Amino acid sequence: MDYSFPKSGKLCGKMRIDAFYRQGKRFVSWPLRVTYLPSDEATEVLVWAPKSLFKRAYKRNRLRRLMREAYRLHQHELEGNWLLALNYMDKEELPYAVVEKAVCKAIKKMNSERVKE
RNA sequence: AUAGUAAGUCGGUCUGUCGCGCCGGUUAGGAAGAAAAAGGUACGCCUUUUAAUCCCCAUCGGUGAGGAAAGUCCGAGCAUCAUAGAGCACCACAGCGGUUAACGGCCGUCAGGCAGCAAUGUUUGGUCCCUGCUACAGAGACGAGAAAGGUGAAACGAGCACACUGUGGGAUGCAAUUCCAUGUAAACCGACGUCUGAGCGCUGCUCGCGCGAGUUGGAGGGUAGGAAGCGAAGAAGGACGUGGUAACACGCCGCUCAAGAUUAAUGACAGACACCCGUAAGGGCACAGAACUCGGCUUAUAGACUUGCUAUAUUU
RNA sequence: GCGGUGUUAGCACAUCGGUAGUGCAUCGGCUUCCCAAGCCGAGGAGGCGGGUUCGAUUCCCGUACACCGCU
Repeated sequence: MDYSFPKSGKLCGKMRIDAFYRQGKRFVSWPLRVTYLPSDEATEVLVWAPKSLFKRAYKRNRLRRLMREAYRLHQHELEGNWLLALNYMDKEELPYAVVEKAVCKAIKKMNSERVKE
């Protein structure tokens, strides 16, 4: 099983991200908000926590790393190629188990979206 | 011993599983294609071989957040603006002496106020010639005869800063700046101007100097990607010696020091140990994340340690 | 990352270092058959912690929060 998450799997570039957020569809998998868009090429993921809710940088880093690890360990369950953004939207700092559950739920939902299309 | 006070040091460690950025090596593959050689040609060029270089996959090795990385409050390096500057304005500092690349920092020291039994801490500190202010109260507040009493923070002698003196400061900041790529059209409405000079060039104003025929507002439209700056050695830290009360300076020692990302790496989970609280079960383990780089200051911070000094008590 | 601005009553804003005002809102009264408008009156404030000063919203230092600009 491949758990690696190299840089080519991350969504980069200011312009690409702007365009992605303009066109992308979104849904909520508490405490995450998921924005997605079908991709022709490989799957790329963006992960962040908002500065307005978490003023201290180390808290944002911590949450970003939790979400990233949860995605990394479950990425093989995701089918198809997507551009994907996960951002944290709860005011509280929640433990890893909660974040992991939310990511799994989001991946299941993505798979069912793919069947529809 | 307890309490206090000052200065300084540190601010977790290890193991397992799965991962990330950067640098270097190796193996395999791919892209583009300088140059050379050979062959072909319709003389435009085409094909093949070797292969610097680059990209990517795999793998191995190295390395990877702080004492405050924070606030952005000071001071510098560095970069651009004109190989033309001057004056004013503006801003900062302010006992005295020293220190430094520099500083508003740091060290020593003097005087006053406040807190404390004390060690000590904290705070203020150029000048009143000119200009201005001193409410209420008071006959009168810097103008005027004086004194006593009264008022008032202050009553003729002053206090203070917006005043004066001395010293220093050009402006803007890495979103600086340089290179590559991309974009930069015309027309329309308005303002100023073409040597009687609009505007631009070093910031606010004035002068001076240079360039100068177009400049500018509106409306509308477009680009905003990559590389360098940006990472090993320098105003660096440490040991020892000398000078100095000290900050610090000098000498000497191959003693130490390799993050460099860019929606942004430096991690996630599990376990053990150490430490703290508790009889135990058990619980706790701070503040906090590099973004060009240094020197300071300020603010946040669980806990641990070292040394000096002070007070109190006891013992010898 | 760098630079700048603000915080005064429930809201929007004033105020050379000398008793903190104005408008709207709120409450009470007058007026009206009742309401609105109008008139009279009342309550209510300097983000927080220090310093300078006889005296601080104003000057200085620290701190918290909010906002703006950059190519």
